[in-house]
Amino acid sequence: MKRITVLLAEDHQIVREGFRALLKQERDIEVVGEAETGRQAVQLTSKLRPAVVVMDIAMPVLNGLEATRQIRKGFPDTRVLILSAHSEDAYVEEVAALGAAGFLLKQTSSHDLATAIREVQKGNTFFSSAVSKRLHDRDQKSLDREGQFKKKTNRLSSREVEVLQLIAEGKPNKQIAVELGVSFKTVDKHRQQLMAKLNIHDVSGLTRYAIAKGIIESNVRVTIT
Amino acid sequence: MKRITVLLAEDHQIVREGFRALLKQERDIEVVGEAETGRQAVQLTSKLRPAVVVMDIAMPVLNGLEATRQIRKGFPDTRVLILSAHSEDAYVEEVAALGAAGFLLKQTSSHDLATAIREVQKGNTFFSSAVSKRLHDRDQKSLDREGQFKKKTNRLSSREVEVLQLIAEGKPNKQIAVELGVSFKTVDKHRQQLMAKLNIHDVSGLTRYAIAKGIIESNVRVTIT
DNA sequence: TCTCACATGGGGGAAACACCCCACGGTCAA
DNA sequence: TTGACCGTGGGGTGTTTCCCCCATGTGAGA
Repeated sequence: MKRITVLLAEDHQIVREGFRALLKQERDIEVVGEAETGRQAVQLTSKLRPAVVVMDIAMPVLNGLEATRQIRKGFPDTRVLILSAHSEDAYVEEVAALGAAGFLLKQTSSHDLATAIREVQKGNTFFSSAVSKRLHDRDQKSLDREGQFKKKTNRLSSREVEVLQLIAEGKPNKQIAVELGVSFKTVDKHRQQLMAKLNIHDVSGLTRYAIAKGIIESNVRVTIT
Repeated sequence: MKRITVLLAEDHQIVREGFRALLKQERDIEVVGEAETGRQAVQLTSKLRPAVVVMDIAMPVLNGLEATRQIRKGFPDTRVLILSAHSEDAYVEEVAALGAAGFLLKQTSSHDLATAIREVQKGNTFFSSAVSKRLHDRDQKSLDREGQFKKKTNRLSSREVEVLQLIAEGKPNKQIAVELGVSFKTVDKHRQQLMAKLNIHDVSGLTRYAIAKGIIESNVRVTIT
């Protein structure tokens, strides 16, 4: 029997070893290589030509998404299974357009990992339910509106990014209105709009998102009264 | 031979399973339980009384540091081995004061994990080299400038840290009250108290503070699959 | 042309937050 | 024993958020 060749791309050695130990129990799966960075993942894909790459997103040098893009472009036969600690709308958006064959959360079980590897090797896709639900919701929304293809919908406008930044800096709508020279209600509207697009409905979530996206930094500014 | 009993506290199921698979190869180590949150780690420590708890820092509900504090206080015989993804984070400096028996990076090998477990079980400490170097640097520095200032006033109590974490995770007071098993008004009180101590008076500021202190991560968490 | 995203602005209402008041019991150190 | 914190809980009040409804105008793209 021919075993499914797998490349593990994950920057934490002990986690990587854990995955290898888990997959060793699956007789039809063989881990043929390990990468610590996105760039190394691309290089090893070129060298080893694995059937499936299990790819973490958060990696140094080259992140998993960009590595996936390059692998898809250079080696279309290799299927990429994204494995991430968290799911966030912007990522999901990108992953779908990236040509990744699947998206697993680290909250899932090792059984699901093996299943996902087999499915994507066969040419199918495999998404964690939370992820696929999100994609589904998005598709529903765009189908409701009208045609088929439009993912521009949840991309933040530049004004919305401005408002997001000010929210994440801790400013209330009233003050944001003054700084932007618009009315309170307009700020409120932008706030609702960007919350809907990101599907994040509380200030702390917006703040975490803004930090993760580099829109603001997490440095604490203590106001001296 | 008596095996070393270990409790795994790590919120990502597949990583947890990986650790379990790795430790299964060590004949003198037995994983007796798994916890997905810091709170669960404390509860299971009480129930199972493991010799060693392998504790991830970034966990929902109650982070690993606060869980460590509570375990050290309630069950002094149980040794806690911190396992974290980062060495440069602010919370590294807190670990020594917490009474943790060791600090491992996820970049280390599974061999090191097993070694660390054996060492801390024997009463020794085990720190990854990057971490111990950092602790050393800090000790040098703090010895220089210490003496007169004592700002005990703005030091958060452990309960306040718990509430802060839940706020920064985006949960409203009402839900925090349910999770902690206290009334809405008590949570509100803690919230006011910690805001006064930190002199931060909005949710986004608290969130940034919590991230800067390593109490939470900036990752946008999604409802479990 | 004619939609659609964008930016603007308003009314209203339920919920949550921010900040006061008050109290009681426990622990721990001076 | 007397504070000091801490954790618990209740009262109230004003502000802010969050989410509906509605509208006008502009500019880009099919």
